[in-house]
Amino acid sequence: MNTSERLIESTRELLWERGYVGTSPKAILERAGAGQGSMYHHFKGKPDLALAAVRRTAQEMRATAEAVLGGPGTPYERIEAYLTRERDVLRGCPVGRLTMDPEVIASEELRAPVDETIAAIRERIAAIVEEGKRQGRFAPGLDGQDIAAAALATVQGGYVLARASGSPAAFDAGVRGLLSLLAAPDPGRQD
Amino acid sequence: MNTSERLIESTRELLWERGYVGTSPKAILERAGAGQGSMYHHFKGKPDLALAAVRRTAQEMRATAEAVLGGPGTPYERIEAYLTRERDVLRGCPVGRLTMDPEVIASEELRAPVDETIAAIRERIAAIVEEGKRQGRFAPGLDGQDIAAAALATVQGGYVLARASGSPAAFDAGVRGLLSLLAAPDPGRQD
DNA sequence: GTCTATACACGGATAGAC
DNA sequence: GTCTATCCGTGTATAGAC
Repeated sequence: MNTSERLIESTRELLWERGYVGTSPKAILERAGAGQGSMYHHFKGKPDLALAAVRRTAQEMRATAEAVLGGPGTPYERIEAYLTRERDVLRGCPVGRLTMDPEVIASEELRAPVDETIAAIRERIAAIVEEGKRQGRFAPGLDGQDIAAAALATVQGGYVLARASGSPAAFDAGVRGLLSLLAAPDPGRQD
Repeated sequence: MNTSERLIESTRELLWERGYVGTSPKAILERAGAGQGSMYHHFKGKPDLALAAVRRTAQEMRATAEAVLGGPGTPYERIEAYLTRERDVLRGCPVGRLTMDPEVIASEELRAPVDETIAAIRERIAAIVEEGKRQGRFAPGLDGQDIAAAALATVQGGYVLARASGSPAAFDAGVRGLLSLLAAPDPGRQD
């Protein structure tokens, strides 16, 4: 791996662990085993390097999600596969994490890949829900966009619960909760 | 408001906006209109001041949640009231936000109030779901803890979706999605 | 391309005057 | 209690040698 690549990969790791504000060029260079000069030769500065890292992370996450959501199975099974796919829960989401960073949110360029990735996955899930409705597998009253937002939020919020408690259990519980509602052969509520 | 109070309040605001890593003593002092000496007189340092701020924010959030969840209405209505209570969505959750901070997670003391608050609200919602089951208003197959985790995750993840897109709409969509599943007079899924 | 040297502001904290 | 002065390391960037 060349120096430029190593810089991007180190930045991705640090952004995931510590966010944009908490990531210094110095830490990146140490992790990449490079000197100051290399970084400023390949990139204009920290924001430029972070942009490259964020774009790659976003792209990768999109591909991962698409691989699962575009896989085999009924609509329910594909959503289930997305929610239960293997995750390093306590590390959190490398894309979602960035939304808590004020400097990322303040930068149109940095926020764009984050927004696009989340929007794309949401659209994908929404389409699957609509497909399930057409097949009579989901109640016609469900709104694809709303269910997709709830599913994505369950994942993103699951990370919060898990990290707060120091255990992945709460993430799993949230996913089970949502799936039990989505799968319910009986109504959730009866009045 | 005395200096100590102003320091705590300024810290709370900054922790909410920028997180622990992104909050400097200097910024706190400027916002509080105090000098260096005041801060180190009342508090041992940044971690100590942050602890006071986090504890207060956590306590306040717990009280707010309890006020809504302990209010009048059916179990469904109380959960709905919690999910739809007025929020400054784009600012995110002042408690949940802290879980993305590596230094908060690394500190047993700082993480404790965050964990306890989230756990308490989750227990509260879980109890309400169980109450609803006993009343025959929720399907007996639902698990209170799981539904509670899903509800909390929907809120916490809703902030992520909203901040990513720069609009509160996605938060509202997620809440609608979850409530539609919880309320479903028809099953969500029919196979 | 990569390194070292240098720069200067900021982060976090202490000392001591008032 | 609060202020100013001072300290040292780090964050971010530039300059210029190799």
